[in-house]
Amino acid sequence: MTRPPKALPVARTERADAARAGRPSVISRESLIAAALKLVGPHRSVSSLSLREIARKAGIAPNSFYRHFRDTDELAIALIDLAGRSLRQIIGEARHRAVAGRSVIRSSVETFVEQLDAEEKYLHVLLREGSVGSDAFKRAVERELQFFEHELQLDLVRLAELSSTPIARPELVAKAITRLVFAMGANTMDLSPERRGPVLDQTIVMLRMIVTGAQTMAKSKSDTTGPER
Amino acid sequence: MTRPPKALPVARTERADAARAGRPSVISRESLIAAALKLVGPHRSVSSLSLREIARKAGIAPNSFYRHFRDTDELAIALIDLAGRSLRQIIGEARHRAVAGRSVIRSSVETFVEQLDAEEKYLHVLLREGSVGSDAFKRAVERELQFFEHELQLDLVRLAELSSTPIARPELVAKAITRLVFAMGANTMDLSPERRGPVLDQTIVMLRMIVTGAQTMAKSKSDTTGPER
DNA sequence: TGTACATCAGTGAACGCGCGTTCACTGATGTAC
DNA sequence: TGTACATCAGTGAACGCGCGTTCACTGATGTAC
Repeated sequence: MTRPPKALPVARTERADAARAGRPSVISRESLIAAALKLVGPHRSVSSLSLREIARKAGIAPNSFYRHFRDTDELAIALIDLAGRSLRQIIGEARHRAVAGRSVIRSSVETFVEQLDAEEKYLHVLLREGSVGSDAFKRAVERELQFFEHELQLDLVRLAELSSTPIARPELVAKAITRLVFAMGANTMDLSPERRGPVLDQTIVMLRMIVTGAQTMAKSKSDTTGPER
Repeated sequence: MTRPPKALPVARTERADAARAGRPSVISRESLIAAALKLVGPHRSVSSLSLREIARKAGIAPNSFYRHFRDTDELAIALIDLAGRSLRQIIGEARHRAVAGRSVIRSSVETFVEQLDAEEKYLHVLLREGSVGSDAFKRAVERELQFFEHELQLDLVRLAELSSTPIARPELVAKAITRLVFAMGANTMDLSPERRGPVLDQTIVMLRMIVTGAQTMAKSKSDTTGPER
């Protein structure tokens, strides 16, 4: 009934605190997360994984799991954080390519799709877990999406100033693009990579419609930026 | 091991076949579906429900479940079909309102949100189950979305002709709108109804961007309708 | 350097639980005559 | 209309299983001296 101090081993693994006695851990939080990631697939969401399954995949006894995480939910949150980091890297790459002179939209979507194909299924986790799982889980996913949105909005504003073509409601443009890309991504996720090409092109056209629309709306200054309804 | 003919009772309940002997069923497939629907909530997807849970909610013994469905997956598919019917009704209503002179986009989205508030959580099922569950499950959801898309496309083309403002790639416009509405809907689903107003307005602006963009692209006839990439 | 000791990562066994599924059954009903 | 019978919707009990979680334990390691 009484709770042993479970937070400690976590701190140790992460901070490599040399001032503590005792046997060091041979399996890490990371290896458990990796095991969970291996189990995620077209029909398995992270939140549907059982503790015993993950322990089995990681090659440890079920109860050893508790040395690293309070429960599977805590592991799931950690996994989403990693996925978020992966997402931020995607954004960074897309920006790099865009700076190199290519279309922001196309390079963003291409980088996104590449990450979808990547060995690590971080992005899959974000795409799938947004609609299921605990509140904490959903909030974690939502946080990452909002970060994506925010970065995109900055780029849009910067681009509008640079090219002197104003854009209406950039925050909504960013949100629409983000949600649409994620929806299309979730849709494509389980397709074979070669069947994704057409969807990629479709998505790009859709995003262009949004951007073009927002630019057109900015030109005719009435209504759209005024009070809605 | 040997399979008894399980498909029979299903056919009976649906066709009310008078030429068969035996005790008629007092609980119906529909009541089981209703019980499952009651259990669906912010944290429960249909595919996570257990047979015993559903039976408990419906007030029958667990094994009685088998008189009506082969397993919970079969019930889930039936539920999606019902949800699909509900969705088609939404489309019908939205068209009615649009005909009455109001904006197609706004009336569509408003009807959608109303259905989100409705007592029956059919729409919730479609919104949530798209990304989890069996293949058959996903295919059923996808089928309904595509129907929605198709109807929307017809409306867009008709409207374009009526108002003599051509629209580029109406099939992609329909797809973008559908996916965006569903993504925003899934996002809003668990919010309290009064907090949905702003999201509703945001969504409408996003859809206007898409439509405006497609119209602008149709005016400048180059590139967009030509071969992509 | 060597030794005693405290720490604690990882374990094997066991628990109670809810699950899906099977079985043999009961008894209400419709049908045939 | 009345009776015998076949059908089959719904049941109570039982099964084996995987689950999350607890317990007391082992033994490898780092630290203090």
